[in-house]
This record gives sequence, C-alpha cells and structure tokens, in this order.
Amino acid sequence: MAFVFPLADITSTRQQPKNWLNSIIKGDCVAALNALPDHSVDAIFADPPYNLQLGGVLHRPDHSVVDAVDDEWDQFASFEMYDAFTRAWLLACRRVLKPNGTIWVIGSYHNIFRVGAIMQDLNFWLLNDIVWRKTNPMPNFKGRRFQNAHETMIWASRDAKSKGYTFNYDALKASNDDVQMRSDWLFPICSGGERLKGDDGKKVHPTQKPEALLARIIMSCTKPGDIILDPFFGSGTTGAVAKRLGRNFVGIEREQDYIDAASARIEAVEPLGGAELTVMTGKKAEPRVAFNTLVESGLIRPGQVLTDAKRKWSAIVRADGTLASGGSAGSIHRLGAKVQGFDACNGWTFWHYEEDGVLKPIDDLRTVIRNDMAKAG
Amino acid sequence: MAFVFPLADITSTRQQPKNWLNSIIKGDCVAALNALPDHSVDAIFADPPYNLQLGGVLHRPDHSVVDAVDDEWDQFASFEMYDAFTRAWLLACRRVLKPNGTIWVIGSYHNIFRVGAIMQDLNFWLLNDIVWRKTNPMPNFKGRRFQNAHETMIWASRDAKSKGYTFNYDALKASNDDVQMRSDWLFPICSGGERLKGDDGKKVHPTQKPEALLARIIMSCTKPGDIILDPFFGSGTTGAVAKRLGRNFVGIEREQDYIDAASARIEAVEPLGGAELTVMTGKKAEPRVAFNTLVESGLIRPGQVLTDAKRKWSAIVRADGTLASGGSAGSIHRLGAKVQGFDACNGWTFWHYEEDGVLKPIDDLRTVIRNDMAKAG
DNA sequence: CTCTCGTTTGAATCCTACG
DNA sequence: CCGTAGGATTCAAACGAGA
Repeated sequence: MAFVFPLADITSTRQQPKNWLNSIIKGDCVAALNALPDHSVDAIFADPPYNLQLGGVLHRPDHSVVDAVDDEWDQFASFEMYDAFTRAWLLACRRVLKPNGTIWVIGSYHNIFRVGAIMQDLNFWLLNDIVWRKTNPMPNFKGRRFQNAHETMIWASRDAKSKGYTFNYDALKASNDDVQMRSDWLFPICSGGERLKGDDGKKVHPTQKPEALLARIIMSCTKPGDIILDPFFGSGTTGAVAKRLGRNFVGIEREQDYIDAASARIEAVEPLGGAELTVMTGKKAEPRVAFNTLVESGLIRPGQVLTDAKRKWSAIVRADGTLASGGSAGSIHRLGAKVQGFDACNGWTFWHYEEDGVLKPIDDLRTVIRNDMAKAG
Repeated sequence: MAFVFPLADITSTRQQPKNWLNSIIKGDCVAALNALPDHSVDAIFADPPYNLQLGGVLHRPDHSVVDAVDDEWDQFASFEMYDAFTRAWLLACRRVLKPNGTIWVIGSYHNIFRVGAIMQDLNFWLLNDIVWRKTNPMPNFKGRRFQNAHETMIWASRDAKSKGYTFNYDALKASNDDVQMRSDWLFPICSGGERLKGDDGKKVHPTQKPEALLARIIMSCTKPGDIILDPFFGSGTTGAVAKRLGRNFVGIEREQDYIDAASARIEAVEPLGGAELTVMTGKKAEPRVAFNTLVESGLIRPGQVLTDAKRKWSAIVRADGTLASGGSAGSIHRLGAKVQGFDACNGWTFWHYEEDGVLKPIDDLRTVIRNDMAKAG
C-alpha cells in the first residue's frame, strides 16, 4: 500500500474536499484549519504547546544539563496570549469536527487547566480527563516538588447534545482483562527505537508522543476508515498510528523539518489487516507498595515498635513513614542496614511486627495491601 | 486530651487572633475567611463544590449526574457564576495564607480546569498537579465513557517568588522505598468504618475524603504545630487528620449537620505524641560547618594533601582553610569545580583524605564536628 | 553468545542563606 | 532589592563497551 503525502494547498483545500486526506498541510494551525470543510473529521488529537515558562538552566546531580523544551514555539508572553491562541485553534477545530466527533487535547499542569476551561467556555462537553502515567518520567532533580510523573488528556464531544459519538467500550473492556477501561493509563515515554533521531543522532522533535498512547486513543473513539485530524502534527505519531490502524489522517504543521521526518515515518508504516486491529494493551502496573502505604492505611501505627526476628534491634514507626532508633532515622531499608552495620538491607523481611505474641515480617502486611489494590493495577 | 470546638464568632475572629484555632467557623466561606487575620495559616486544603444550580443548591462531584444544560446562555451564566464564586474564595484564601504557605485544591474534570486557570490568574504558582487514583472507583454504568477512576489535586504556592514553602522531601522519599514521591497516588475511596454514617445508616456527607489522602498531604507540606485551614470543612477529615498528626486546624462550614458530625469525629481523635511526629530531614537541614572548622580543630592539618576518590586530582590544604592546586586556589567547592571543569561541585563529597590507607570523603569529618556540636548542645 | 556495568536521557515552571 | 557563595540534588530504560 503506497501512501503519498502531498503538502495540501491551503487556499484550495476547502473547495476541493478530501484532497487533504492522508496529507500534511504546511502552515499556521488556525489558517490551515480554516481551509478545511465544515464537519469533516471524526476525531481530533491535539498536542498544543504547553507554555512551560522555564527559568534558567537545570543541572542534574551529575552536573549534566537538562535538554529543556525551550523552543520558540512554546513561548508565550502572557496567559492572555496563550488563552487567545488556545481559543482560536479550539474554535477552528470545533467547526471542522463532525457533530458526533470527539476531540482529545493533551497537556501538563502548565497549560491543561486553561485549555480545559476554554473548552468548556466554547461549549465542548467534557467526557473524561485521562491521566497518562509515565513509567519512566524525568525525576525532580532538586527535591523541591513531587516528581511530575504524568500528563493529562481531555476527551470531549462537540457539545452536550452530541450523544452519538464513537466509544468502543466493549473492545476496550475485552482488551483490559474484561474490566472496563479506567481513566488512568500507564505507558512508557517515547524512547529507544521508536524515538525519531536525525543524522546527528539527536531527537527530531522534543516532545514525540508514544505510539501506544495514540493507539489506545484512536482505537477507543474511531472506527476503521474514520478521519483523524492532528493540528500540531510534529513528528507525526498520530499519522503513523492512524495509518497502521486503518484510519485516515490529516496533519497540520508549520516546520518543514518536522514535516519531512513525519512523511518518511508514515511512508514506512505498514497498515494492519482487519483481524489484527486489536487494541494495544498498556503496560501492566507493578504492584509497588511502599512502607508509607502501610502507615497511611492504618495497618502500621505511628509509635508502633518494630523489631528484627530475634528482637535484637528495635525501632519506632514515625508518622512520616520513617523509622527511628537511637539517634538515627531513615527508611525501613536504610535503618535496617544502619543498626546491623551493613551497606544495604531489605527492610521488608528484616523488620517484624507483633501480632498475638508472634513476630511477623512487615512484608506480610504488604500482601494485604496488594490484594486491596490489585484492582487498580 | 480534651478538644473543644467552639463555633468561632465570625465578627470577632479577626480582632482576636487565634481564638479560631482548632475550631469550626460556621458561615459562608468567603465571609468567614474575611474574618481571619492576614497571613495566618501555613496550609490550605480545599474541597470546593463543583457547580451552582439555579436554586443556589451546591452539588458535589460524584453526588448526582448533571443534567445537560442545553440553553447556551444558562450554561455560560452558570460557568460565570461558578468562576466568580471560585475567584472569591481563592482570593480570600490567598490573603489568609502565609507568604510561604501552600494550598491544595481537589476537584474532578467538571470543575478542576476552571479552578486551576483561576488560580493561575490570581497569581498562585502551581507546584504540582497530583492525581488521586482510586482503587475502587464507581463503575461507568452506561458504558459510554472511561471509568472515572481518579480525582485531581492542585498544589500551589502563594506566588512564583515563594520559594520557602515546606516540602518534606526527604521524609516522603524515605517512606517510599527510597525513591522520590510521584505525582500519582493510589488510595481507596473512603468506605467501611471510616465512613461517617448517621443514625439512619446513611452516609453523613456525600464526598467524605479518605484520611490516608489527607495524611499524605499534611505530612508533605506542613510541620508539627502548623495551622491548616479547610474552607469547605464538610465531615472534617482535614481536622481529624490534622489533630492526629499534631497540627492545628481551622474549618469553615455552613451546615450545622456537618459541623455536628465533624465535631464529634474530631473529639474522638487521639493525637500522636512527640517522638513519632518528628519529620525526617536531609542534609539541607544540618547545621553548616565550614571547612575552616576542620582545620582549626586539627582534624585536617595545613599542608595535608586531599585527592578525589580516584586520586586523579589532588590539592594541598592551606592554613586559612582554602585549598591550592597547580597555581589555583579557593574553597573546597570552587577548587573541586575548577579541577573538574564544572560550574559547581560539592567539595565535601569530592575531596578525600587518607586514613589507614583508605580514602574517605572529608564529609565524614564534618559529621564528627556535628556530633561534637550536638553533645555540647 | 551472555552478562555486567557504566553512560545517557526524557514536556522541568527544580536552592538558599547571607551580606 | 541583588550578588555571591555554600553545597545539595535523580528514576527508569535503553544502549554500548568490555568481560
């Protein structure tokens, strides 16, 4: 199957329906959208600039410099400017969307609240907010905040009356161990072989999204043959996944470098046959239960005394989920190592609690928690 | 320990500081907030209602299904009213918050985007958005959307310049298997024995939050003795957890039924003692020791040679507490950075001294000094 | 070939006390 | 207010070198 990626002519697309199908339109997002016909696409995936507002350079503990997203296209002078930009492209998207079409917008806490509020103001009807939990997010290097480990996506229909939107509930459920798909998804960030790199070995696009994420989105809200629009096409993940899954795409992108990379990428994609069009399953969550979970759940009480199996050493549980013994304090692992004079220690098997006069490893309590939490994955 | 929960007199609270401590103020949220002094609370947890209806009845998330407002004007008007309400209570909170205080607001996709955008407009500085993943969320019965399995919390400081906010990074990390705490948290919804029920067996409050959630929030951004304000007190989870964790609270609530239930609930809470409330801190909290102190105390001699861990670089200690190496001289940090060609360097962990043929970081000697200081009081 | 270990990297609003 | 200097700070995954 040969795909061609003409750069659609903005001035003529509106008059000649469908010549823009499976192509990348070069140009400003709003101008290009305005050239498309009314009610012409079934779904939209938008990954707009996040307006990160970064400060100076950020160093890792090993003194290397974080390669930040400081591109010109992510800079806005003020919230007002960002809001105006957001309103413009969302409004243009709304006209192009079919009455029963739906739109996805992805963002971080820097921009997603503004985007969501504007979507409501423009009469989009929010169906879900979906959390993309990253298995391998960048750490918080300075220890001044929680590790920013997720991004947020808003899924919305054109308006509250649009009840006929596509939602492949049963397929999603069947692909998810026969339980309905939740609003929190777990995927790795895009890296390794999937990440597009230039001749210089550097990443082509700073924020390339993983194909698995787009695959779940496209499989959830479109049917084979549907048309998916991506007004911030970038490296073309939307187009590549759409083609592979037997959907049509339209991309809009300003920068020729991105268009070139995306075109070559999509060209190389082999579409799947009908039988293979199953939903990609996300990564199965590891049931990680930390010690604080035991304290927060009440299975272990602050003030409670833990000992080793032979009651040689003891420590007191503190409300913050750390242990204290003598003048030392730390995690169950660090303190276990410390009292024994070791470099390392598995606190889960070393520390014991007493129940009915019997010492049991605190690891036993972890299984209790795991059983409770298994459902959430 | 007996707690009393006087319903603080709104008209007099501002003039009589602290009589509102550990009490529930009855009344309208904004009016009550306006009666509190400037910069008087360390942290705020807010669980606001998510929408206004014509009759002025407030509905909470997951309480009832919103009927679609198909009248465009009404819909716009209701968003506007909700925004005005949100702006009013957030602004009132901002005045009451200490300059280095932080605020948490929880919501769902129905309201959190508006809340977040308004917070940014009011100059709050967003630090994180935190996702509360529910282990046992309500299913989506109609199969028309993804299961709404999470709620979103926004954590923000008073403004971008507020760098001195409390964040117990080291305790959180130690309690989390020695990896930093992420922005996605997993907790069960409030049910079972924790859920307050009336004489009729019905739940007292429709959206009672789990104590484990509040415990993590309070432990992350406050110290023992801090004051936590909850302007939508409801069933009083914030107060109950604050009391148990040795923090002070202020609640604001309109409905007497909720006040009665919360008062009885908090009254029954047994506060934790002192030792287990100690929050683990890291190196940042240790008293500073100048390298010069090591030289003056004789632990390091002038003329002594220091090297890095691999003996690649070396430097000689001078009597004034500086290092010299190959024509350069400076502090342990400056010279460590200089020889490596870095902007910065932690000289305490970079430079080593030799003892019994083994290289040890000079940081070890700093702990000797600190231990001596501790003994001396 | 496998296994180990070190290196690199990803949408980041990322330090703070003191003079 | 600013400038300077002390010195604290990272997780998971992919990849490549070397045993």
